[in-house]
Amino acid sequence: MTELSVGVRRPARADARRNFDALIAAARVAFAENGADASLEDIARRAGVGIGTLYRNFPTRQDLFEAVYVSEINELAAVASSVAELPPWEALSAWLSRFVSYAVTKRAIIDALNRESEMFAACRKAMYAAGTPLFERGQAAGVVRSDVSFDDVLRMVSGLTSAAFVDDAQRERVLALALDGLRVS
Amino acid sequence: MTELSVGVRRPARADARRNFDALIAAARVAFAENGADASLEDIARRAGVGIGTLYRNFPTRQDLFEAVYVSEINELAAVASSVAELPPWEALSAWLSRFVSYAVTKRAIIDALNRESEMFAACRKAMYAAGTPLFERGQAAGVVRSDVSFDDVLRMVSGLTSAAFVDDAQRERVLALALDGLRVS
DNA sequence: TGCCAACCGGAGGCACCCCTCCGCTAATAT
DNA sequence: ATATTAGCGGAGGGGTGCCTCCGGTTGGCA
Repeated sequence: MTELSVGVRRPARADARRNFDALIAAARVAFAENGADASLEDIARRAGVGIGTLYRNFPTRQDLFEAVYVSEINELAAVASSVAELPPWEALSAWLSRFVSYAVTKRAIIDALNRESEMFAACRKAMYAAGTPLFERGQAAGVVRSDVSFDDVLRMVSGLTSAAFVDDAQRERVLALALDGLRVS
Repeated sequence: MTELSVGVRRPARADARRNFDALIAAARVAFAENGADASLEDIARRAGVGIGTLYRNFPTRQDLFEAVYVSEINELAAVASSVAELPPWEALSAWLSRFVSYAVTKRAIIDALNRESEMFAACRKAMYAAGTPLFERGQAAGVVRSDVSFDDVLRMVSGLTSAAFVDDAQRERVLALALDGLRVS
């Protein structure tokens, strides 16, 4: 699997690389916690790094978004292969369930991302490359409706991501309910 | 239909009442545009009113949230009666569609609302009072699954609210897809 | 080991927001 | 018409975040 690359470059020197990674990790947490307008100074603090270092690595907030987003997408794509040998319907719905839990944290980022960017297009492509085979396998096997697109499904599921549920059980139940509309049988 | 009341009181004097209403209208727009942490000074500016006036009417940001939220809920409840004479399934799905478009604007507010507040409970109740009859009529007529709750459905639909769709047509399509899981046909 | 370029971090200037306080204005009652 | 008083609005102090700039530090190579 080819890793997606980003506009910003991972530095060459060892200490710089440590800081770079720490910043992305801190940003992931901060964005999930406080939304897309989390304080950059706070992120630098969490990473144990000066604010100057943050700006050197990520000149704009967008750059940070993209770096975090890309790392999440890469992780998600990996899941797709791990469900590949399940039966068609199970594989698809397992991946979508996983998608939900991952998507929860990156919601704020997606909202804020510049959706026109080249990098966003690449991520989209990578994600579709991961999920589409599962989807089409389901359609070929006749267990998935043929009159909807994978895009429709992803957007539906990612919507459920941000709904407020009483507990995880309810989220599962609702996801199942929504997927029942997708299933043939 | 009894209108819900709020913690804050609508003033008695005519000019004060004008300002009060202008503030709620401005806040509705600002929150929808900039999210729950829109600038209060900006809201006052939009309403053509001093910042002091805003604070006099709504001592806390929460108070503003609640006032806006209540006004939206009241509007939504009104829709429920206007679809009452449609056939069961059509009535329910029409209301839910409306729910989506209304909910789009108030999403940020709901996130930020103190969900423990008495006022929130009252709104919830009002909303359920509006929608539950439509739902139960559908179940009684055998066109709605009986193994899910109205709560499940509302949360599902409100999730779709915040998904990013290419256009309204896709939103409609996805909503229909999700509702197909709900329908007994 | 020693050098030097790459890298660090935070002080500081600017902008914006929050919220309070109080002298002024004008709506309403008589 | 006048008095009363609810209501107005914005100045201002405190706080926080953004981003730049530059003197000091240190990793990596010879």
